[in-house]
Amino acid sequence: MADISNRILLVDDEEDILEFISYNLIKEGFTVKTASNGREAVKLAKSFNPELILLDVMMPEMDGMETCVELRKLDNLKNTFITFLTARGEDYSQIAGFDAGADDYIIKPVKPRVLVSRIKAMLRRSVTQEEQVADEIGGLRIDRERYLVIQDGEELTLPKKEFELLSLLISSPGKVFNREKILASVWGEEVVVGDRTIDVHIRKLREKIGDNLIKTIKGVGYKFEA
Amino acid sequence: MADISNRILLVDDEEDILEFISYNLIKEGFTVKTASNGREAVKLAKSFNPELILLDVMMPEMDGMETCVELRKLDNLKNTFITFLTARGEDYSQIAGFDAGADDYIIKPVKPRVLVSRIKAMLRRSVTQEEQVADEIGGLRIDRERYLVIQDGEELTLPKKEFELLSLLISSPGKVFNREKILASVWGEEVVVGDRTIDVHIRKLREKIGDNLIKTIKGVGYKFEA
DNA sequence: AAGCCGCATTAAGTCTATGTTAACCCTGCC
DNA sequence: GGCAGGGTTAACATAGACTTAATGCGGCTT
Repeated sequence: MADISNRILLVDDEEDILEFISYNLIKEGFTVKTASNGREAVKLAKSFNPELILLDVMMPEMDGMETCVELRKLDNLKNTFITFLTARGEDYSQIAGFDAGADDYIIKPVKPRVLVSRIKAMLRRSVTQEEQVADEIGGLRIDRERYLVIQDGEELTLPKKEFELLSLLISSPGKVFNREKILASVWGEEVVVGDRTIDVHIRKLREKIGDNLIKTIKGVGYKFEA
Repeated sequence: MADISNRILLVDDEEDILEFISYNLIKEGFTVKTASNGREAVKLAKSFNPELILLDVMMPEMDGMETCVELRKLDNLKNTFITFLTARGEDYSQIAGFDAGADDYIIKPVKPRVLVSRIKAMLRRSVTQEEQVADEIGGLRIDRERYLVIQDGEELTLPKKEFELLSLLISSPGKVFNREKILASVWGEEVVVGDRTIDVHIRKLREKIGDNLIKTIKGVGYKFEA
C-alpha cells in the first residue's frame, strides 16, 4: 500500500548480532538487509537505498567510522540516517561518530524494544523532515516534496514510476545506471518486470522533458546528461 | 530568515543544571530560554517557538512525560524536537518517552561536548520551518479558533475530520501528504481505518471547496494547490 | 550479406488506486 | 425511543498508470 519508508541496512561483523537484531526488526515490519563488513555495506547500500543504516563501529578491515565516511559520499544516501551501534560508550568516540556524519549513536547491548522505539522515533523524524536541496541540473529540478519536476520554470507532474526513474537518473548526473540497478531502485528488488518496461518509461520521460537529456548507452544502461 | 534555527528551550527543576547546560549551549551560539517546571515550559514554548526542547523527566508537579504530551498538543510545535533529559536509564522509561512523542533521549550526566554534538546532529536534520501566518491561500483561510474556513469571504463550517484534513493539507501548500501521514495526523497513530475513508473525506471537501484545490498524486497522496 | 542483439516505438491489454454512491453505524440530542 | 449528522465501510465504476506484446530499425558480429 502506501509504501512506508522502512528499509534498514544492518552492518556488523558478528553473525549472532546480525541475526538477533534483524529478527527483531523484521518482526516489526521493517525490511532488513545485512552486511558483515564495510565494503559489503557500501555496495549493498547503493542498490538497496535504505532509510536507515545501523553500523557497528568495531569491525575488521574497514571500521564503522570509515564506512560511514564512504557511505556519506554516495549520492543516493543523502537522506539516509546512519546510526552507530557500539559497545564503546566513551565520549570521544561519540563525537568522532557525529563528525563522521552519523546521526545517532546507540550503545550495545541494547534491548530490542528500546532499539525499535528508537528507530521508529528516528524514522518518524525523517519522514517529516525529508526535504530536498534540489539543485538544478540541465534546466531540471526535482521537487520531491511537491512531487514535481520543474523545467525552465514550467511545472511538470509525472506519474510515480516516471518520477522515480527520472529522480534516480538525476541523482547522479552523468552516471550510467544499468537496468538491474534501475529495476532495484525504482521497482524494488522483488518485483519482476521485463526490460521493455524500462524502455517505455524512458520513452515517456523523453516525450515530456525532451529527447536530449536522457542518453542511451547501448548494452550498458541509461544516464542523465545536460 | 537568514538566522539559523537555534532556539532551544531547556526545562529542568534544578537551577544548577539549567545554568550549567545553558551556559554551554549559549557558548555554542544557541539561543536558550529556560523553564523550571512543566507549566512554565508550555507557556514559554508558545511564544518562544523553539526548534528543540530539552526536557527533564523528573520534575515536581507536572513531570517530563506529562509536559511532553501537553507540548505536543501545541500547534506551533509540530516541527519541534523534544528530547528527554534524564537520570533514569531504564528501558520502560525510554519507551514511555517515545510514546509520549519525544524524539530522543539523553541520559544524565552528560558531558557538554557530547550534548552539543548530539544537538547539532539533531538540528542538522531539522528544517527551517517557516511560520504559518495563517493567511489566505488559494482563496482559503483557516480559522482554527472559530473552527471556520473562509472562502472568498464566505464562511464555511466543516465537520471535524474534514476540517482537520483540509487544515493539514493547507498547512504546507504544495506538499504531498501520503495516506500514512494523513492518517497519523488526522486520525491518530492507533486508530485503524481503511483507505477509502480518506477518499470519502477528500470527496466531501472537494464538494465544498471546489474540485481544483486538492490534487491527487496517484500512488503518492494528496496535496493542496491553488 | 545474413543474422543477431539491443533498443525504440506503438498499440493494446491489465491492473491498481482512487472516485463515487449509498448504506450502515454510532453518538448526542430532542 | 427516535432523529440527525458525522464518520466509516462496502461495493462497484473508472481513469490512467503500468506492463506486455509486436514490430521495426540500426549497428555489430560472423
